[in-house]
Amino acid sequence: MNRHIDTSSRDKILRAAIKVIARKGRHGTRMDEVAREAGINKAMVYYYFSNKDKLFFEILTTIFTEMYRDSLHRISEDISQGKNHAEIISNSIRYSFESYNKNPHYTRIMVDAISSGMDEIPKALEAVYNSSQLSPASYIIKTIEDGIDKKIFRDVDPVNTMISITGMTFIYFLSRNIIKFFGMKIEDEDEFLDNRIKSVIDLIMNGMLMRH
Amino acid sequence: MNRHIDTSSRDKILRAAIKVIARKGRHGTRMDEVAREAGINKAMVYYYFSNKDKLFFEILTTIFTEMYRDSLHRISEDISQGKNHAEIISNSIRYSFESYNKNPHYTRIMVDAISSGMDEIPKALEAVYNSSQLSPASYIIKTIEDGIDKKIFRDVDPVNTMISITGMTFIYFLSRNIIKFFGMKIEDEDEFLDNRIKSVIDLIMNGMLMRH
DNA sequence: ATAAACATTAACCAAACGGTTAAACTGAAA
DNA sequence: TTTCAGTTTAACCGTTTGGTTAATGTTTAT
Repeated sequence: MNRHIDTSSRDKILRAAIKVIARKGRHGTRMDEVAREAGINKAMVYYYFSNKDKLFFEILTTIFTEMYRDSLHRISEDISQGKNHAEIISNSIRYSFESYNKNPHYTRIMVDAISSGMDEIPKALEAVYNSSQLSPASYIIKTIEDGIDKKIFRDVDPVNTMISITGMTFIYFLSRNIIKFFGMKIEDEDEFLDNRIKSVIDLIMNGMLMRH
Repeated sequence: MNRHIDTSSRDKILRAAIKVIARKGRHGTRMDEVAREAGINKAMVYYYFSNKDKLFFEILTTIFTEMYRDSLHRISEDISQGKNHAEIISNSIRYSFESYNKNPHYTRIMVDAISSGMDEIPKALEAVYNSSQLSPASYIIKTIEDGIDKKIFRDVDPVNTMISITGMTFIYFLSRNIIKFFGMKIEDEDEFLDNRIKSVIDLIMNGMLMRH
């Protein structure tokens, strides 16, 4: 089930904490439970991460690194292969969904971070992306801007469009469990996800592409 | 600042709890602090709401009632006035944004509810909408379905489109504070919100309307 | 072989926490 | 004037919690 080979104690704690926080939330998480889940002494948690906040921050950077590394790689590959603007946007939406879908429970941790104020996330992102490289988001924004210049896309607001894409992705994993109650009968989760991805791409593409 | 006239103690507690939970989150909220914020004895909190979970649930229904009452009213008025499909959808997006904007901190409470599992929200909604009346969401879904039938809208997935609209709205209020860090310089919050609303309506409309 | 650095543990602690209790206050009906 | 239900309070309690400590085991460089 868990693909990670937990060699070091530090890593064990990190994995355990991610598990618990995803289930109980940041403030609902007890350090004792993290230790129990990791199968080690609680003092170890404080040995490697000096307190709950620092542990949470470390988790944030871990998550961001994991989440964006592959999708960033795939997006920049698409770009270097000279794929067209529509393809780049469509694909990057798909990559984002696939990335979240690999670890759907990361969403909750990110929400906890968002709710905690505006310091942590920028700091965590700073730690993940060294100044030289761009985030997947800025790649997409650049592609949209370029598409508008080349009259491929309508004159949409690039940043707001990016925010919209993020929202459409986020809401799915955030409300996964309760979506079933709103007129949804989900027999096959994979099929439902696939429909969701198609629907988002369809909406974004039709919303952005220049009419002629 | 607070428009509510806190007559009864029960209401004082409710308002105080909403304030604290919006700031500290569900599990980060301490009953002592709720009492302190309300300016009354802690035992009163347990007198009116027997425990933290029940207090939270009561808050949820309060929020849902407040949030949706006016936008529901405005949507159904638009419908009864015979406004066209595009207008109904555009307006309901605007109403939703305005409704959230009145109480932006409600978002966090809703996210806490979403994260807490799949029981509370449906139960709270059940308490708000008696079986006879429809939710704003289902009004919109119905309008989309009807618009597709009448060949006004493209053959989009109505429920997924509704989820997308929700996501685009939600993400704005959820990440309000940190959005500033993503290439955004916000001088005027009201202007930024107005742009956001326009951008979402523009995207949805262009994404849905039939091309000819 | 040894010392220093690192890793791990059980036991401990003060503070915080959710929740209770028993007694007292209030206002209105009988 | 009594009564009774609803309201409010200070004080209290057992448990949980974040965090510490001091002692011990383990590795590593000299």
